[in-house]
Amino acid sequence: MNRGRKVVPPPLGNGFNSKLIMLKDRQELPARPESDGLYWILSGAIQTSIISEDGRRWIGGFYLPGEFILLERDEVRSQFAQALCPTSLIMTDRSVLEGLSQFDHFTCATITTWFLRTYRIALRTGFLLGRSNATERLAFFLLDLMQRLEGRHHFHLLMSRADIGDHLGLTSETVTRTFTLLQRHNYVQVNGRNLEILDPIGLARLAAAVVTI
Amino acid sequence: MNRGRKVVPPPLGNGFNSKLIMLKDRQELPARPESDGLYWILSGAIQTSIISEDGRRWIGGFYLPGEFILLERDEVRSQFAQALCPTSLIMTDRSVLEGLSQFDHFTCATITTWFLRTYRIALRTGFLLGRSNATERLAFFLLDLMQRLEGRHHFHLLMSRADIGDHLGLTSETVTRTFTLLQRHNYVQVNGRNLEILDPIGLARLAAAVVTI
DNA sequence: CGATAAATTGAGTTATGTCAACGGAAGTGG
DNA sequence: CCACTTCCGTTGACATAACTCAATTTATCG
Repeated sequence: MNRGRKVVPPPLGNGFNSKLIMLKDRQELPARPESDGLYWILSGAIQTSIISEDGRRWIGGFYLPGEFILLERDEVRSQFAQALCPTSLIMTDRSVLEGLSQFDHFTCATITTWFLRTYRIALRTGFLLGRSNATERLAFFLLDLMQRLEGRHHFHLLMSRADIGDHLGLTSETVTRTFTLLQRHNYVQVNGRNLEILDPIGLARLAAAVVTI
Repeated sequence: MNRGRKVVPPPLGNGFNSKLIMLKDRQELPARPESDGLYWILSGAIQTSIISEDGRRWIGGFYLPGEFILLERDEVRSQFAQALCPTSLIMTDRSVLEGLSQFDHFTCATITTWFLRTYRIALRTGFLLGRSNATERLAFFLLDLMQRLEGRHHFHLLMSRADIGDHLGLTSETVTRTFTLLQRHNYVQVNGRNLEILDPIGLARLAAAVVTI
């Protein structure tokens, strides 16, 4: 999606058990049975998911360079993180979150900002999954992606229809059909995973309920 | 639900713009156009919701004494918090979250714990709303409520069917029907807002997919 | 006690899920 | 480099869980 994107140096330097990790395409982050981990993406893209025992999956989000993800220690392994392309990230131990007060203001502010952002996204996601239809979900998803890719209107989706479905609470077929619908009305131009947003204003109108909350 | 419940003294004492607020039944928390607010519930119960311009509502959660809620400053007022019974809470300014490092370890740890808890709940909610059916949603909701009420099997719901529906991404009718279903199979005994959980094990089996993630 | 709101129930609708078939892309092995 | 396989995306036909609308009963509150 944005492999070449540059990021500023990590706010969580050495001295806190930081460690650089490189993942190949489709590779999973290793489990951390002993403690939680906070990851900071340098390049590439990651998707995090939770999977129930009967195989249902929900993808919490797709994360891009500069963004954080938190993976909690779990007895039953239900939380996963997977690279969507060759990806590099910095792993820090959960101790980062345990004793925030030991940090300098900048690091602390970074983490707090991240948390508030996470909180805001969680609210939006609740409304999205609980109170909106397939068109609104996909429209919002695409707009959000566009924004996070610095406003680029043309990009390559790194995730499959099934991935998008598992993120938006839909099936892959419904995602396909909704893409077709958006294309038919000239909101987007889709070709497999190549996507161009033709009418961001129109899309925003479709996603209005989600965008305005 | 638990009006009489006792709580430990607030971790956010004076000196940080703390302020005690009392709300009557059904009363809303006043808007804070200038900054975010962090609230700590002393007694009573609160529900937080976001409402889109076209009137759709999603209730983020029902909060009990000892729990925190965060209300963000918003230009367009879309976030609301409402008392479900006479309620008292302590309001602190968002500055609390801005400069965590200025705090003592205990306060910092309290907030961090709340962070992590919120994050965990957000993940579960995603799966709940995106990947589970009405029965699973209601079963999980009731079990969660039971746990937060110190394991009591018998309690009074302070929220309407519509409220529960807006929380679980369902309509009030579906909530009613699902209650009827759970009662018919002897999982619960419902009478209006009076609820007794007869078979927590059975309920947990129904909610297994959600519980085990 | 009457007025109003909430809960329940039924009938009918609909958005989305399920299942299945097909075509094409991408990856694999000879 | 080509056959082979597998996966992914698309499309259609059909099923169904949940929604909508409406009528009725039951609570709640002044």
